[in-house]
Amino acid sequence: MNKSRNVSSSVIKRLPRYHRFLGDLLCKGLYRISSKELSERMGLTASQIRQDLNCFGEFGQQGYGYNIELLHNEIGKILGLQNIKRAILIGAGHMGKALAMHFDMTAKGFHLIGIFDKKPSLWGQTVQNLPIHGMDRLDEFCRENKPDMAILCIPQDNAKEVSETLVKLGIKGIWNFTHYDLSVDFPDICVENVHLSDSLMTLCYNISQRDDFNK
Amino acid sequence: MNKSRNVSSSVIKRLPRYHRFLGDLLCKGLYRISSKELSERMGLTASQIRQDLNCFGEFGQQGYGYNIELLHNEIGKILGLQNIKRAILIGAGHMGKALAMHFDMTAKGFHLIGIFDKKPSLWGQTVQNLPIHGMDRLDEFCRENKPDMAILCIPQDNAKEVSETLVKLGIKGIWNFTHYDLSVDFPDICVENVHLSDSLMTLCYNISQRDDFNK
DNA sequence: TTTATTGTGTTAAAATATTGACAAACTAAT
DNA sequence: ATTAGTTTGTCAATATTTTAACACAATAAA
Repeated sequence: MNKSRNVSSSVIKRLPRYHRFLGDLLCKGLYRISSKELSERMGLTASQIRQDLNCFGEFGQQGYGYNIELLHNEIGKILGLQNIKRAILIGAGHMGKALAMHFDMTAKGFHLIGIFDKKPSLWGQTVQNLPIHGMDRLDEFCRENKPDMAILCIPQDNAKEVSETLVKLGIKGIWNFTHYDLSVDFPDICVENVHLSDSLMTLCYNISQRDDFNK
Repeated sequence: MNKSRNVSSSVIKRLPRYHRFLGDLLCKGLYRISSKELSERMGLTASQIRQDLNCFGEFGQQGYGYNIELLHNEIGKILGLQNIKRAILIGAGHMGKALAMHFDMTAKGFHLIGIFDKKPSLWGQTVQNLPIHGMDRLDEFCRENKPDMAILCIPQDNAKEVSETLVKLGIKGIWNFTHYDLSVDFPDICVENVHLSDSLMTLCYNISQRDDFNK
């Protein structure tokens, strides 16, 4: 699994999708697939799939194709899903709660171990069997439990300040749901921005274009 | 505003971010900015900003820069935020409710007008002053209210079937939160996939790489 | 066996996207 | 007015990503 020099982020971004598709195929009871067939199912070219996989190793077999379970596992390893990491949730509003309850983090390599919010009325409430703590308990909690990642579901205005705290407390990655662009200010930490607004606006653009076209 | 021949999707994806940044600058009371300063704030090159904007028209002025309010509005127009579109929510589970309550759709060009779920226990509950309807009322509702977009927050297994129904009912765009890749099956409708799992896995990869690096 | 087919891994080419450079146009100060 | 200093819009150069092409190993069939 170690060809990896410097794999482009375009390739990395496609890995989870491969993983997902292969998982689905497994569920359907299939056990082997060719790059050609996979490409047709995923709407890509077979070339791209082969080239992408080739960044990490040789998982297929000539004349046979790919063993789905094996490839699924290998991509899982590449993504680092094996070694489960600890996550905390900052902000237990609607979005935060929805994520905590709706989302099977464990399947994606994370385990939620703590929830924090600055709003006293939420303290003591439990979500997924975890109590909501005040922000003042964050420091102690992190020193004791060493979380790897934080899910940020707080209003934009606090985002920068809270992130700085988190970095100081040893957090390695931030899954950012605020409207604030963390990537710009934090070059040394892993940040994954989920900008739902941006996504919705892109959709808005596409629908508008379609409308214009129809007129 | 009409240079637009065929603008690449990379450019389109950056527009919401420009819009967001310009909005923030406006809030801070600034009124003009150069491509250079904006590039520094956004972590891009000035070239890229100028080239991106140039796809749609000439909004700046030599020796002056860009008028922030004007540019903000123009990008809003390009994105189609002006003409508000009607949206319905399918699936009022955690994620669906979170979006309905947490999200200011109106600011992004949409107005939520209906909520549907197949689970009878939810029928009649109201979210954001909207009652949750059963799926059987979808047909009638769409014929009467002509929604433009649907937000899909249902389990993966129903995704394809429900989407086909939605397309038949005249829906132009789908904001897809299911784990299912709609884009593959629906070439003629606007789809914006929000794959939270993928995003989380990408983060997982990046953290893993960092760990490996530290060893 | 032998032969044909399939499908990989890899290299080369094409297509896209990003960055750099500069003339023209504007601002603002003298 | 004149001039020095900015900053845009645009074109050319560079870098990146995607697609196509191909040699050859593995498999299946005759």
